Amino acid sequence: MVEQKKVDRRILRTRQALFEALLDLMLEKRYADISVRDIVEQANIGRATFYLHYKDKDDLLTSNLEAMFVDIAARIRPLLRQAIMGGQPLPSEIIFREAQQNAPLYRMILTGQGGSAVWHRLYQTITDLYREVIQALIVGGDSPIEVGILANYVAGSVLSTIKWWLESDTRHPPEYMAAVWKKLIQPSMMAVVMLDNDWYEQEG
Amino acid sequence: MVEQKKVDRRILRTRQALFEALLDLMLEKRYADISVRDIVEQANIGRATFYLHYKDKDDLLTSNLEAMFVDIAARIRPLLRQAIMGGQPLPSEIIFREAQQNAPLYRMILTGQGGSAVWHRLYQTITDLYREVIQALIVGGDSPIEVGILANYVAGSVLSTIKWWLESDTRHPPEYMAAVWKKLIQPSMMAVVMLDNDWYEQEG
Amino acid sequence: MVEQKKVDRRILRTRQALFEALLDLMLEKRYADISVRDIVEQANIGRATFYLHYKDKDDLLTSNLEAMFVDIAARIRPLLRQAIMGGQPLPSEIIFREAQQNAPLYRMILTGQGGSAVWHRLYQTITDLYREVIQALIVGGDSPIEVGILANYVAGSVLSTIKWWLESDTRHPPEYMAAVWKKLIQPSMMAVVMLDNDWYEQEG
Amino acid sequence: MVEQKKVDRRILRTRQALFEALLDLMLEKRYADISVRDIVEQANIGRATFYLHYKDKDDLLTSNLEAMFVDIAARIRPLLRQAIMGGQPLPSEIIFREAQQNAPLYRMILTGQGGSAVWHRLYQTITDLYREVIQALIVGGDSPIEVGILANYVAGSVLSTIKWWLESDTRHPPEYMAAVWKKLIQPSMMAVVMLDNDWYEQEG
DNA sequence: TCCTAAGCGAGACGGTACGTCTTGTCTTCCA
DNA sequence: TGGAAGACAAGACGTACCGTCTCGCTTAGGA
Repeated sequence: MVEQKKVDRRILRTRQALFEALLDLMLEKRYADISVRDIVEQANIGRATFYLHYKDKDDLLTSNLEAMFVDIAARIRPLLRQAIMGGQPLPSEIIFREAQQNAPLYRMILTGQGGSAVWHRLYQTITDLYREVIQALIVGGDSPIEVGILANYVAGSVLSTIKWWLESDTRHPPEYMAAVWKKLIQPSMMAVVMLDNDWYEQEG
Repeated sequence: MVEQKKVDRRILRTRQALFEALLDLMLEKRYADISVRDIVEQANIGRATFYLHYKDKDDLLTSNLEAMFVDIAARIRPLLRQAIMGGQPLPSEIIFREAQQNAPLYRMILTGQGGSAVWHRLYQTITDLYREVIQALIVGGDSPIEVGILANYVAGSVLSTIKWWLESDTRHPPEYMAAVWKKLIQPSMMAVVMLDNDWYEQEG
Repeated sequence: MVEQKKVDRRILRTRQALFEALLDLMLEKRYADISVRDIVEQANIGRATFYLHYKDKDDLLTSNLEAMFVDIAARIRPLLRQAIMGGQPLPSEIIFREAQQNAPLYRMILTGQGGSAVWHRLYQTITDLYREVIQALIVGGDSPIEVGILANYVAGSVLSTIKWWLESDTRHPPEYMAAVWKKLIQPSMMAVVMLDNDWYEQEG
Repeated sequence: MVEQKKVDRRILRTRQALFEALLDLMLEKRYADISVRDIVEQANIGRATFYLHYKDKDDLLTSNLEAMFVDIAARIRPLLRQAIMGGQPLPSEIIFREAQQNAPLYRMILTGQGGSAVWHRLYQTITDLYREVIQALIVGGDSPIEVGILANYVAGSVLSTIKWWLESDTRHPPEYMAAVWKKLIQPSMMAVVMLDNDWYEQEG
């Protein structure tokens, strides 16, 4: 049986308050322009207390980011997995829905307000998700193209599409965006999944 | 005729020294970790002099970045333009060659060491280039998909592909990377350029 | 009858441990450089417990100092009193013996390591002792010089003599120091005690 | 010719402002209770600037104390020297006049508000002065008592007399205090100076 | 060729934020 | 139930960097 490390509830409350304060501040100004002082004032926490929990501002961010993106992945992965299992077409709109529902957060990340660490962690999360999916789809054969390239390609294209979407005031509904994006990546991904080596070898 | 403002040569030398010092430092540590002090020491320039030319570190970066990316665009654009004019297949490997020739710089930018401003400016440069190209190719008709989406899609996919490439030790030659990437975006881009509305309307 | 406040023995042990820890620390570093943290660690006491007993570091010191100097006075006074009663010459070496026996303590106090509070309390203790003695000796007449001046003069001279002694490695035996010091203050003190007004009024 | 080290006038002004601020504050609260923040606010100086000049509060104090006490010694020494040269009686009232003219300062030092460092430096200054004087007076013979003891004895007695004087509202004029003090130390000091070994050897 | 305005290095300064330390309060847990 | 443990707010510490400001020296480019 796991010996549950007993943690003072106050600690959790303090850490949560600090991270929420950081997120709040990041929605209104650039990550680089936020000071520890700003964070503890927003969170109503003593400055020394901050340093009891985190080494610095980056530590606060990355420590909680991990959990945050694990959480995001956990929301998306089962839906993808389920579709793959059922042989259904991939519900590509779920990632656009996720972005829409947390639009300020994703806008902050994708427009660079959050600093490069956040951007990279999101990029990595999405890449990993698609690597799993692609791996699952081409099981049993060898892809003519390295899976890493494919995963990066899909992740890069979906994120840049979302970035455009959020920057253009999110006029279109997520279903439309998902459909457009699917149109764009579908042909080549189908070929890869079909292990259509002819496709790969023919002249471009 | 343009009235050429006569500028002391020392001024240009100072500015150049400062920007080069910044670039040098960015190759070895994160942009956020570089101080004005570091820059002026690296450049052998008095600290007060720095402020005669630039408001702050960001100002030094963005002022020179503009020129730098205009320069990059200027290297790439004519080749693309020439290919389009001649009706030849797009020489997609030129952008991979560019990346390979300045690998440390691009690696710094794409892995986030350079901060989000540099990343965004590169992204924007590439997006603008492809917007031009796409615009030129579909001239005379209307794309079923907004050009902005297409440009972002192409730029996002090429940059994420390059990112993967540079992070995986740049094993493959640029020609190979260009070929792979072309395979991936070719089908859908062809359809768009052909104004193949059937393609767009058929079920995905 | 005094209502003896019943105090838990543990409380006394805690307080004693704290004061002893402070004294120990004061022998090795300046009072100003000692923190409450240092004291409770040295005493193996919880920090919160410290504040149950004392307001702060100064409180700990002064509360116990009182008792300490009352104790010192209690050791010296009876000997002085006895000599006065018996009309014997004052055993001035007892104060030098006291200093020698607790040399580290007195050295700490007189060289200023203990902060000014301790120094002043010692000074006051010795002054009070001599005021008593002088008062007793000149009983029945009026001193031409205020007793306060005399007591301060005697106390100041004996303490500075001890200070010199302890700082010069305590080479001489206490008897020698006492004898020398007596030589120095004897003539004028004799005159005062004899109420020798001629002495006071003659040209100096 | 001495190459006069060129020092920015601002530096001197800054240092002087800081020391004066400290002295001002020391007249109204205990040295230990004064923070660097207090000092720089009183002096209207940036806190970082403080650290350009001094390591800490103690450094500010001791650095300037040296000059201050050298100054005090310089005021007193020539008068003593002159009297010795001329074979005149020592003008013992000059030290009491000095104390009266700077009463707040000396009161602060002698009552311990200034911390032990200041007290000790004053003590040492006075002791050194009297050592010189005594040395000069007994030239040509050997004192039966070490000069160190004598100097400490005289310094200790004069300072404790001044302390009593300043604490008792400085009622008496300095001439009176000087006369009383002279009465007290005169007999034994005369004997020492006369090399009156009989005095030293006879039974006390 | 000189001279004069500028660019520049040096560095003092006021200020802000940092990360650390200590203080005194308060809460939780344990014996 | 009282003490140990330790979370916490408050705030001073000494350091680092910022952006501003003189102060002289040097030097380019017009006279």
